[in-house]
Amino acid sequence: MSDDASLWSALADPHRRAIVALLLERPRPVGEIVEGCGLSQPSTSKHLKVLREAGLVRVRQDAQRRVYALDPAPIAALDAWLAPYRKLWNRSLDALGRRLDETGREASDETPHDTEGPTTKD
Amino acid sequence: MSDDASLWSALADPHRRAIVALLLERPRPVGEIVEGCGLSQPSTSKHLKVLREAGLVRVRQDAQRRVYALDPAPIAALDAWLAPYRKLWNRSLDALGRRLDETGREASDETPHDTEGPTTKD
DNA sequence: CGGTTATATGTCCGTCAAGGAATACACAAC
DNA sequence: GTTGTGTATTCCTTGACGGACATATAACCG
Repeated sequence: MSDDASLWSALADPHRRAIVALLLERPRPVGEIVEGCGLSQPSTSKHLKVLREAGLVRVRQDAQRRVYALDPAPIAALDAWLAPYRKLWNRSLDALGRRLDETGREASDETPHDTEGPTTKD
Repeated sequence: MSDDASLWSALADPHRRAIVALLLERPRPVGEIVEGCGLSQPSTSKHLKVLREAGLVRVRQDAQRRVYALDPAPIAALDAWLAPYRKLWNRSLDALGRRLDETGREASDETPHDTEGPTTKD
């Protein structure tokens, strides 16, 4: 049973992606997240629960506070999922010129290919 | 650029990710996709519509057939979204060793570390 | 023209997820 | 103990989504 499904559905929600973005800056207690995402505290807690069950965040209890932090592993799994597709847009950049005539496609102008070295890419 | 939402919600569905995986191998007509994902033809068409409106796939009409192909751009956008998080797990790999002792943190349940292969699992 | 294949759409229904409000729980301070 | 703060959970309603069936559209073939 892969948590793949819960991972995707967790990130499908814009509020949860906002929370994840907040946690990218630094770990935060729930109160901060509530202010940051503009939701009610119960809603935020529920979203945090979803993120928790998807493995995206991890909690550290600090007195009555619960400090949430990102867990990098699931996002790394996302990246792994993405990997097979990466060659697709690299290839399409190459093939773009010669296909412009046969499909009549407007393509997507420029594909945002990151040339930032992916560091420990195998 | 709020098709970000449709992009995520499109990929949140496992069947649609399966369709996308099918289309990664090669462009396919609907009939092939129907067989490949094991859904009914109407359901498949509806999923294809969602993928189409999310910009993930593109159609080429070949006689009565409609050949669907992946559009790399949205997945590249996903990759761009992922980029800021990439440094996170690179950093955590480095910091993992020295944090193994101070981990007094315990979430509600156990955190599922996926050390799965970086292949197209889905 | 009619008939057949290939795909899309419309409708009904069951299910599930999200948001809000109230409440319960956990810890701390007194 | 009681009170106060921070967070989680429950109940409920509503809206969106997915699936199956039937049907509509479009293109080929004879």
